[in-house]
Amino acid sequence: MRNDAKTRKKKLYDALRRDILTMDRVPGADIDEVTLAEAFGLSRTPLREVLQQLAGEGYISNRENRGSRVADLSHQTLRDFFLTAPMIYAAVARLAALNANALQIDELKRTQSEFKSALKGGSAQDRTLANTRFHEIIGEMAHSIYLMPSLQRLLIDHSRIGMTFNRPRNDKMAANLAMASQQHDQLIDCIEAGDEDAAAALAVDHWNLSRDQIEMFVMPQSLDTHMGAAITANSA
Amino acid sequence: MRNDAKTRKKKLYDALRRDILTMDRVPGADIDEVTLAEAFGLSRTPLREVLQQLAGEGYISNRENRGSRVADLSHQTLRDFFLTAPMIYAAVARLAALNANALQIDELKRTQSEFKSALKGGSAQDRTLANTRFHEIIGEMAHSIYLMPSLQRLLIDHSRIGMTFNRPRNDKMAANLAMASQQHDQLIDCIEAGDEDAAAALAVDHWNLSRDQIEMFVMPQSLDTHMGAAITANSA
DNA sequence: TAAAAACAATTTGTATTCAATTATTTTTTT
DNA sequence: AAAAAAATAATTGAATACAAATTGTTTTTA
Repeated sequence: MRNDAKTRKKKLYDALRRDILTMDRVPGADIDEVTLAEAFGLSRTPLREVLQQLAGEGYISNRENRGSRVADLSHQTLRDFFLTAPMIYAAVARLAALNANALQIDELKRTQSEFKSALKGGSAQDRTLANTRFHEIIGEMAHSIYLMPSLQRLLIDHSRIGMTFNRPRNDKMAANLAMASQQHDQLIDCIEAGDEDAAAALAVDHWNLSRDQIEMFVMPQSLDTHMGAAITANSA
Repeated sequence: MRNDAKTRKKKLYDALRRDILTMDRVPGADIDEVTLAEAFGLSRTPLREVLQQLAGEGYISNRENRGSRVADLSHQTLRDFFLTAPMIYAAVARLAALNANALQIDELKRTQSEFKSALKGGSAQDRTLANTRFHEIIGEMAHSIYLMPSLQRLLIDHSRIGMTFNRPRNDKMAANLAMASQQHDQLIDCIEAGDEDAAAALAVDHWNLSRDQIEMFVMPQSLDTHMGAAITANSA
């Protein structure tokens, strides 16, 4: 296996991307050029190219004369996320049902089985990365250069938000993950059958489930209260 | 006025962006690093930064070891464009009506009056740039970091497609431009009033008009045939 | 002692140099 | 003369060197 500059560059890109998606690098964290350059055996020139690419894709933000930071996840960002996500996800699922080819469907199935494995024995990172890849493939199936940039940005933040609840805290959350996996299977069927309406509807269901999961994490007390139960032991 | 590297870099960015939007640089055209670097008094390092940024935004495409080209406008691209544009435009207009602030509305009005001036005495470039800026501001009003990348990509290609028909070829096309300007005015009113449904509906109308204009250019004969009239003198 | 200024160190941005890849021309061979 | 191969030129990518800006620390002064 070769280890030229091109390969090291790709490895840097993949590593940063992964670390950001899994919250190993948290929103707002500084990114040090010199340290990274040394760590990956690159000079600062190609390193900065990677940083600029990641900035263009929404993973990090580059400030004038003040280096790079992992992209923020502010309150406003979350609000935008909740407003935009269901719309884009539904549109992408619909287009995917229309345009998917056999190769892509195979890859989607492989990724879904990886997601299932991660649900059983994997880490929170594994789950999130497999889930993100699953939805990214659906984006590729949709085959729209116009929608893809929006989907990618949604997936970045969905992944980061998801990292905080993919390690289930109670029975309901664990059940939700199982349900999510089921919906993935159904979505695959719809796409394979070319049923655009069903795919779009499922995407909305899938979103609602994810939204519930997020809300359950953000406000566990109010949820428990609403359920009329005392705060359970494993929610502490 | 200062003329440091930072300024020259911004000028390069603006010039390339403008040239691409106005088709002064056509899809697929090569971009020569050395020539540009000399022309703008920059070394290749910051120049390449600009090229990478433009690539991230969809203006150009950077191929491995083979330089940059103005982003293509293929048949497939056009198909994607027609599928995606109405959805995004409607969503953006709706969000703009919900979120626009006074400063942005002022800027939108100023840009609209620039558009009107361009319709009277301006060049096709002026019209296209003012129109593109108009819709970009609506995107800023919508205030969604998730939708903006998609909108920007749509506007790039809408601008480039528009450049081919903003110099009206017949009476119908000229009338359409006047109608488009009217719709801009109405859209401003809706946004100012915070009427999201009306804004979304108008965005769809506006899209339909634009689509008709494009079709009129792409297939002038078939249109004339459909209208049951002989091909007019000024369509030759 | 606290604020301000000066200085030093670190970090970021740009230019130049060097290396590798791709494109073009010239030469050779069939 | 046409095709293949080799040599050369041009272009792109990476590393180093240099310049500018920011940040942190020390020193000075009120």
